[in-house]
Amino acid sequence: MSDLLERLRGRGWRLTSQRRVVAEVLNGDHVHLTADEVHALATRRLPEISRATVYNTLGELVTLGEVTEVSTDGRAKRYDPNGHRPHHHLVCSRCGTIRDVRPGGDPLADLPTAERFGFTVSDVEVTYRGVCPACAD
Amino acid sequence: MSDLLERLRGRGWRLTSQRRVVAEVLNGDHVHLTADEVHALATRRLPEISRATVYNTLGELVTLGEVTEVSTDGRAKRYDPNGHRPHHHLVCSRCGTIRDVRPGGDPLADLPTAERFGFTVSDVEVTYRGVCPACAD
DNA sequence: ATCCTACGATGGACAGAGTACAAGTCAAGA
DNA sequence: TCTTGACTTGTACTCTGTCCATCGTAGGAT
Repeated sequence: MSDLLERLRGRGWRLTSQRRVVAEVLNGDHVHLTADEVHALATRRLPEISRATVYNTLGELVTLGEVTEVSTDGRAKRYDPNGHRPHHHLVCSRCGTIRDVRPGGDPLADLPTAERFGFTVSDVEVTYRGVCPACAD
Repeated sequence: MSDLLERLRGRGWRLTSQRRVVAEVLNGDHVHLTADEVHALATRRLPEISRATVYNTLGELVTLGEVTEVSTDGRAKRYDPNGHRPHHHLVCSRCGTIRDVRPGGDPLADLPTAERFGFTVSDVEVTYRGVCPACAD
């Protein structure tokens, strides 16, 4: 975690208390917070932090590749740490819970050249949908 | 196409001119319009159609499984006909163009039980990202 | 230790996408 | 043709996210 902060400082980040708090909030596995949720949690530690700063910081973390944006529901984007460790998502259609998953196989390799329409394909994002144990009948 | 209208009537849909126009606009391959684009196109044929009706109708088509919602860019959702013919998407990171693709292999089968966390997984959505020929350097 | 200054934070206004709702309209069955 | 409940309309509203002018401060320079 402080790894992250060190890495960021190494990239010339000015280390402000706001950025530190945002980075701390985004710590852990299976964390997929919306910007507003990040803001709410950050506010507990730093009451005056502004929404704009949270958005800015999240945007920077995404640009740096430390955090991944996920939009599983067409509503608010969610922010996923572990951007450096590729994984996909499993979403509950009822409650919206998101789990990180690592499927076997390489979906990128599964796309035949004939289906690439001349694109240079560089990335693939997979979202599984289903019903989680808690929501099952 | 009129197949679609027949199918809808069969499901108890009241067939209004507004719904007909929305269904007509959403006809074709590689069609991925936003709600506002659908509204703009629909307006050419039926000038007084309201945004609310377009949203309602699109929502109903999605519920019926005739149309799929795609949110590839975190901005407006896009609506994709051929909901009954499963396929995935290839998106250009620069211009946003979307193509339908049908990869070989079954990504659903690639998710081991151990990675399902007790979910009943029923669907998978794959988005490939890359650069299209027109945007290549 | 203090000063400087460019980078970052703030908050309020704004914009885009989508939803809610009360009132009016009309498709389709009797 | 009549009736009725489903559909449409327009407006107001919410939610998410961006913009921007102004203020504050981290961290290098002295």
